[in-house]
Amino acid sequence: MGRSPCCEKAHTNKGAWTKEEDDRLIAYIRTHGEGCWRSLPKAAGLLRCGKSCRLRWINYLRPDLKRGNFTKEEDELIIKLHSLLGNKWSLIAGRLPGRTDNEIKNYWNTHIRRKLLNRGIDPATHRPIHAPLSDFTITFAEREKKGVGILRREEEMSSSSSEESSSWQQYKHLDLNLELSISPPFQEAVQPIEEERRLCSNCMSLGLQKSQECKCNSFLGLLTGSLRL
DNA sequence: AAGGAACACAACCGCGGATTC
DNA sequence: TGAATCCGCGGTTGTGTTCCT
Repeated sequence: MGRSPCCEKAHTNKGAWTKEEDDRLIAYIRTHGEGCWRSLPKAAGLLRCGKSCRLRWINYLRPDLKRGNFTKEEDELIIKLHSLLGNKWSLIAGRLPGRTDNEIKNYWNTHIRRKLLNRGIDPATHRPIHAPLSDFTITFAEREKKGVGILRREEEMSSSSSEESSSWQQYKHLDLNLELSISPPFQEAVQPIEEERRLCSNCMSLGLQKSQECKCNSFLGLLTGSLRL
């Protein structure tokens, strides 16, 4: 049995949002709050699918969004977080107040990727581009024992150029000094925590909802350590 | 000045996980 | 317990803008 479409495709607008649509969406959410995206378009008088409304609100209309260029600090933080979390844009966005996952993803793909490539670093693995895979081991357990970074180098990089090597050394230290531990994501206003919320701070920081189970023991083994970002 | 290439970013699509019934 | 439904995420595409020749 197939999955039903999220909305009535035949009667929905697509493409760029108009000012009037934006205004309608903002006015509706101001009055009724976020949530129930499926029924929102009809209630707000919008010929859009719920997903489209959600995306427009989260990525563009939300009042707490920080517009404008990324700072150098944000740049470095994104790189650090990406080296730890990979393409988990929503988790990365949770650490950057006022930034959205989509914005960070776009910024990564257009700016940071190129920046890392220019430094001779593979943006996907955060390793020097020409270093063989066998040179590195992902060692969470080792990190636990020794209190060092995630990537452990097993051999000297004899194959890379000195420029690339120094670039990597600089970057490697960036990783090693992280002093990581998990803490709740940034929030503008602290919401009261409901009785039934039984999540530890680790799972809360991963964006889990109150009705979701705590999964501390299964998240990549990351959470046995103290990860403060 | 024109046209093509490269870039930037908003928006869409499909999927997976969570929730509901 | 399993099907139906909803939500959110990450990958990808489309389009407007800027840069270069």
